[in-house]
Amino acid sequence: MATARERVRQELTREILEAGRRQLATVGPVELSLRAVAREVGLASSAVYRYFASRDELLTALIVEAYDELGDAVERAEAAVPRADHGARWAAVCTAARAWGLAHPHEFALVYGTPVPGYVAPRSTVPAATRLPRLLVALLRDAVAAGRPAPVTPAGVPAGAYGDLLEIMGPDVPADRAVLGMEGWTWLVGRVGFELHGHLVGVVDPARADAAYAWEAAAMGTALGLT
Amino acid sequence: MATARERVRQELTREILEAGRRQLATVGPVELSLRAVAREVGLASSAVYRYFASRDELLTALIVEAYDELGDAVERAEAAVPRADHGARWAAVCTAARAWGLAHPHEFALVYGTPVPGYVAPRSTVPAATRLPRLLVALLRDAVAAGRPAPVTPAGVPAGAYGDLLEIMGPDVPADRAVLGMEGWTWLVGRVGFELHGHLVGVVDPARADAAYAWEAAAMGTALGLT
DNA sequence: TGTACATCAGTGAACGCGCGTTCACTGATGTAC
DNA sequence: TGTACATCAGTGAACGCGCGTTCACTGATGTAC
Repeated sequence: MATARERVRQELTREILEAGRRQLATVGPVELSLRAVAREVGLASSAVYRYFASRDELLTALIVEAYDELGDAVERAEAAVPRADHGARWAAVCTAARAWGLAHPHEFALVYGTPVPGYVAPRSTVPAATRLPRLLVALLRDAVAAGRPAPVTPAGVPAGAYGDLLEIMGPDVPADRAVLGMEGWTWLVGRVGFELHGHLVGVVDPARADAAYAWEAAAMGTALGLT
Repeated sequence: MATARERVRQELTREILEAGRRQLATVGPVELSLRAVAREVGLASSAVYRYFASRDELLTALIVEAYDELGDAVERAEAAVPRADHGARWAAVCTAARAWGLAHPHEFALVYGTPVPGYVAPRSTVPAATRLPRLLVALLRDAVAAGRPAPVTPAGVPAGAYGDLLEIMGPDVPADRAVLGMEGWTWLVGRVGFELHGHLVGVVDPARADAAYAWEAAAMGTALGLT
């Protein structure tokens, strides 16, 4: 049974985080300031220190939230697709990740953009950060188990360089396909970042950006051996 | 014939830019300050305004320089490879781009990272920015012309969404391969960013990062129809 | 149930920092005759 | 070649800003007897 104080404390912690998120709707992670957050909540800036030991700690909490929200979005989308349709599952992941990124550009930058200067992410962000890649691992494992034909790959994959990845994948996924899966993740994040940061201006017609992305994702899915 | 004043002016402009680059060796684009640059050069901060109208203009000059240096590195590496070996040319581009990124992480962030808050890149950065993608365009065109077998792609590529890209590619490159080429660029930049920003910690063994990258690039090259 | 004390939340002032940019100025370089 | 004036480079002080963080404090909430 939580004491009144404890309940209020939890509530205010939430309010501070929400104010941080609201800040991120208009301003990037670098400009996110503890003082502005305090102002939003209606607290003295010094009061925030009762809840977060420093700006970095607040950032960490926001990073975890962002990763989790992205993870939620992607997992939800992927779970809605028939298990056997691996191409569609991949497409769902891609679509959801991009939609989340477009809807939350600063949160996307917070987790997948250039790191905030001076900030070092603590280990505590790892579980949330790995939700998306872990989902892709599961997807790839299913595709291999279901006998999706292997894509052509170069010889000599340096399996030793990917120790942990291969362990997570399990013994049934060949090294080359595991690494390809990681390339899919890389492409996905890179592609959303490209669109968000204006590198596709003049390349992809904004009016047909959805269709373009969908095709690209599908092509990538084929390359990864998911179709 | 340049007057003495003009020559000194050019020299100092160079010195300021070099000081900016030196700043970027230790500090990210966001933290790059006009005052610190002035200090480096041994000028009053106000004097820099005789050379650059604002911090943004200085940033623009540095961005163009960074794109050009990356472009130089990549073009030089690619030019050294026999024209007919498209896979090796792609590998050279990939290797050079990554090497440049690892050697100049902050310059990489300057051009391919999260945009600096408040800064908007003027059109004048476009020619330098497009050197890398244009090189890939040429490479892909050569590969198609040489009859490299087309990779399997999904049906229904929304060619209309990529108007400018297809025009640049020319009529001999099928739309699907052109778009795949762009995916290669996306992957390349995303992959270097991932490595730079720590997203591959615990995935790729740092001691074998080069070999890992080389294989991944080769796999990507295969997927793009360059081998 | 009531009292005495300890814990905690929140305040507001202050510290020290570095930034981009402006401005009136001095002195040197260039130009026109 | 020499002079008179215009142009330009560089200075240093100042403006105004917002930041993260600390600290001594007040008052409210919780706890032990």
